[in-house]
Amino acid sequence: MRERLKIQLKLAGYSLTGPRQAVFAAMADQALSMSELQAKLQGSLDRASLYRTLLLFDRLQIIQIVGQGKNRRFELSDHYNVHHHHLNCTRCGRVETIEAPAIEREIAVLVRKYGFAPASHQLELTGVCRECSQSSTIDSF
Amino acid sequence: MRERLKIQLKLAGYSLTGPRQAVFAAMADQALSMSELQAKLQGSLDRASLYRTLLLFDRLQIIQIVGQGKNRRFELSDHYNVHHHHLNCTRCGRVETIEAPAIEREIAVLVRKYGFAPASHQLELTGVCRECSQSSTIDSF
DNA sequence: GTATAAATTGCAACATATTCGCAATTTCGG
DNA sequence: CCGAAATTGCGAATATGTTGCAATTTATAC
Repeated sequence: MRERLKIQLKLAGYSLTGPRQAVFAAMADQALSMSELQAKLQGSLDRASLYRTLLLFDRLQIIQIVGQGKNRRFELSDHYNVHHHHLNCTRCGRVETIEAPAIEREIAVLVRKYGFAPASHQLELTGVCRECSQSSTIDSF
Repeated sequence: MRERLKIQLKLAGYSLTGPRQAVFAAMADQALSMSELQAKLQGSLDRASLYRTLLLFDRLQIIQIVGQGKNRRFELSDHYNVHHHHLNCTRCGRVETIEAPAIEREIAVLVRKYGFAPASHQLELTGVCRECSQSSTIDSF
């Protein structure tokens, strides 16, 4: 996987540096928020470099950004991960990743209909997950 | 529509004020980014009030927030708008809204499968729209 | 309409998040 | 290993979002 990253960077005219490897590795197994990333990379990287790296990775589609505001998360894109979608629970805050082949098929139909050449897509469901809806906590607003 | 907004605010214990009407009206016909909103509301509203209003509207589900980072946009929620999804063109930057009943059906299936109680959902396709893919511009990265 | 209490606003200070210029360091091809 | 080019870290500059509080506006009861 690291090799693949190196090649992709190379092809686009960039080099595989220490910081870039660190950021990539940090996201290897899960989607992280900005603060989680900063905590995880604590000391191994300057703040500015983290931003620059995320910007680059986003432009090169090495990562994808999901959610917004406090819920924004960075995760490896489908090229480095199996494609999936998200269930965001508003109570516990967990983000569950799901796969949904039927949706993929419908998206393909849609894309054809609109003559749209998709580079990526993402589906986000926001609501209350199974576990939380079984507990009695109130979703205070 | 304004009447409906008034009623919804009332029910939740809030009043329909000038600033709130202004923000609502600004988004009436299209999804706007934060800076577009600020430009459009120039002078009629303080920055803090805009933030407070957007926060309130979001909590009350009067608006929904789509996209992230530079692409984040605020738009009236499905209660004030027909439910739709988005095609984001990376070349011309336009956001095309589309309706997709087949997708809605599949989402319902998914939701049942995962025991998830959805409050909202959004599908974003990113790529190149029909018009742009017919033109010869190069998508510089 | 007018008075009044409660909600909301604008302002200005604050806090946080993101970006930038530039010298020092690292990377990579030969 | 060397040198050119890319990248990094630092600190300063911006941009974005938040807060407390006095002044204003709103809704309601007369």
